[in-house]
Amino acid sequence: MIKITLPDQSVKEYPEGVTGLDIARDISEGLARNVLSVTVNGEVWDLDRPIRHDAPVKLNTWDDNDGRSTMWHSSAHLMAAAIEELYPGTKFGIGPDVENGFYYDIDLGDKTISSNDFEKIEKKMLEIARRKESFERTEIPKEEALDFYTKKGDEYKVDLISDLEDGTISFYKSGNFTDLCRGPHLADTSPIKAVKLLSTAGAYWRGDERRKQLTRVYGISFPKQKMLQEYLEMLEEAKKRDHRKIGRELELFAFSTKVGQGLPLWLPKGAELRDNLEVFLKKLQRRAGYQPVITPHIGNKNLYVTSGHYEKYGEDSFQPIATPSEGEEFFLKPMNCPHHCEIFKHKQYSYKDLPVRLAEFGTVYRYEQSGELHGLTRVRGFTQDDAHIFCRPDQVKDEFIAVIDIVLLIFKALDFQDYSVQISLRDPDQMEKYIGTDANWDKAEQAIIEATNEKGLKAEIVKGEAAFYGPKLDFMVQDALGRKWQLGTIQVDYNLPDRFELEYIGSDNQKHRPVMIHRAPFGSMERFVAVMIEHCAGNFPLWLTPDQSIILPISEKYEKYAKKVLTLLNNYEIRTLIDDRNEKTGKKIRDAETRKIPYMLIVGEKEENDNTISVRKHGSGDLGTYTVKDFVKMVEQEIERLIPEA
RNA sequence: GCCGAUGUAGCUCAGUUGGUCAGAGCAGCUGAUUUGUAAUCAGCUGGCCGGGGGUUCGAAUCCCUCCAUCGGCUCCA
Repeated sequence: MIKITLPDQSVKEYPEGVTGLDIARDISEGLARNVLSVTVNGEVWDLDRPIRHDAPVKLNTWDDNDGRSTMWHSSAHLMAAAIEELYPGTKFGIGPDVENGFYYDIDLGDKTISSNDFEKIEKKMLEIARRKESFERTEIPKEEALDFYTKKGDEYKVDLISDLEDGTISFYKSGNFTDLCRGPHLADTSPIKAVKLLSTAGAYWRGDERRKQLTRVYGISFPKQKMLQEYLEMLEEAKKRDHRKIGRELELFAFSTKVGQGLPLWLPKGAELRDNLEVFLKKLQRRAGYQPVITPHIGNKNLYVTSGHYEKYGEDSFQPIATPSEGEEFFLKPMNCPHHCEIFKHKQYSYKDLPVRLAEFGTVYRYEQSGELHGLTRVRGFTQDDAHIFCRPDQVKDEFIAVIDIVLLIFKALDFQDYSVQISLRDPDQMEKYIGTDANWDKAEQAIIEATNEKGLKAEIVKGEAAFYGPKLDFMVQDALGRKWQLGTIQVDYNLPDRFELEYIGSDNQKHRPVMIHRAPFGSMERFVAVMIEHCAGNFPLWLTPDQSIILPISEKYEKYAKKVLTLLNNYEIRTLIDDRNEKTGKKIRDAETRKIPYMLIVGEKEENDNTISVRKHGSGDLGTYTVKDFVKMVEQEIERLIPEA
């Protein structure tokens, strides 16, 4: 007998060789029907795999991440089986489960698959699923597996197997489809009740753009048809939050093909919004001892040769601008740090002067690949809320922590709760990508890890995501469709100070090298605004929103009073509009609601006589009658809740 | 940059197999109406159907090409 510990810590005894499915059956018939896979000792297993030793065991259903993963992974196989039946001769790459569904990378030879073919494939998948094909695991020696796929002419599988360790390799067979696979899988295909193929895409084999591009087919599956419906509805809802759509509707920003792709135009409302963010951060920074600086939009090529950006990104920049007579080359500034280094060098600093914190809303230009451009989140010209802190080595940690505090304060002021923190370190396998010495990198990485721990931030460590000159602490958020974007970033850099030969005079009267912290709490104004739009669906926090209230006179007769109210509110610095169109009140309200203006102030005969306003709140309706003063007080309190320091 | 899809008025979309197919709603403009918590009525103005080339008696519709957008891949200082 072996001891099985269930998640509720209860311990049950079973004969050695008991399976996940046996345990599920023992607990309840319902569970046995719904269980998808089993986690044994933290590892996800097939339901029919015998358990031979005492172990903690968790039975995974649709409600568990591991259960869904199993379902989706098996669905990828199911899709491959369907494609193999419909498109004989297709070669298969990899087909994993992902966060929302699964995909399979396939090589169709000279055929193509597009969304027109999805229905046919979905049908075939369901047809196979209904046959209740079991997923059978077999293990065969590596040589035999290589032989099998070499004969089949499937170079991708041969490639994959060649990279595996010697020994036995596992395969899963369901119906006529056999696939190289580590597993685990569903017991059979029957739990897959609803499938939907979502999109196709080109994907380079093994993620390497020098290799062949395969066709990637994305899909998702569910144990119930209704869940699929709900998922599709959720996707529709998410699309309504798309910042490109809301940006157009609320007249925040636009693009013009005549200006150029990836070059955003901030419309008046968007500019107001962005300016409010900038003013807010400037205020915080002044308090935190930052000094504003301003630098030009271009810089001599040599500046970037010194920094290393030229070697690293010269090819990915806009072509240099040459002066007509001297032939000197200038780059559109892709980064602010070299300019700020030159500002630091402009004067001799004592150790007592440090840290020096130079801040600039610096607009930079990068030649992003055309296929990468995406609304405001990925553009070719954008403004960083950049600053560079030049400090002594003993100040790095405190400075770093102070920057984290600024980032967290901003997130709080914006009611931003869903973010994750990532420590981006070097890729130990690709050290040639980075400049500087190991010793400096170690110091920098250590500083970030320590500061992050000290702040109690739960950060994920990701190797290979560092900048070429130093490691980073990145604040990541997801957009409406779950795509991850980097917003705020804080970077420790021992390398650029070396390259620019930055110095300060220490208490020993000797020259010393400062450490640089690069930081941008918003990251880029463009991307930050984009993500913020998607998070709040265009319903911005009151302190930030371009128009805070709109006065709606019932008719022309009350326009004079409306203007009086407008003047009063302007005096209180409440950004207010007036809708004096010849429209009925219902129409004005409808339009103001659509424009997501937080407060509608209705004025008519009653209000004029009582010297009041009738207040309606966006999204919630009539709040009743207020004096202007009380309304102002309410607005101020609402703002105070988010930014008490303002 | 690569793969695939899409591209009709400012916006959202109709336009069947190429033959009055250049349309609708919203927005905009005019006028009437003087309006009380999510759409007052009427009239009017908007388009070289993304650009260019081709096939055809005839192209929004078919083909080629370029551009842009969307979904991915790769990249992201």
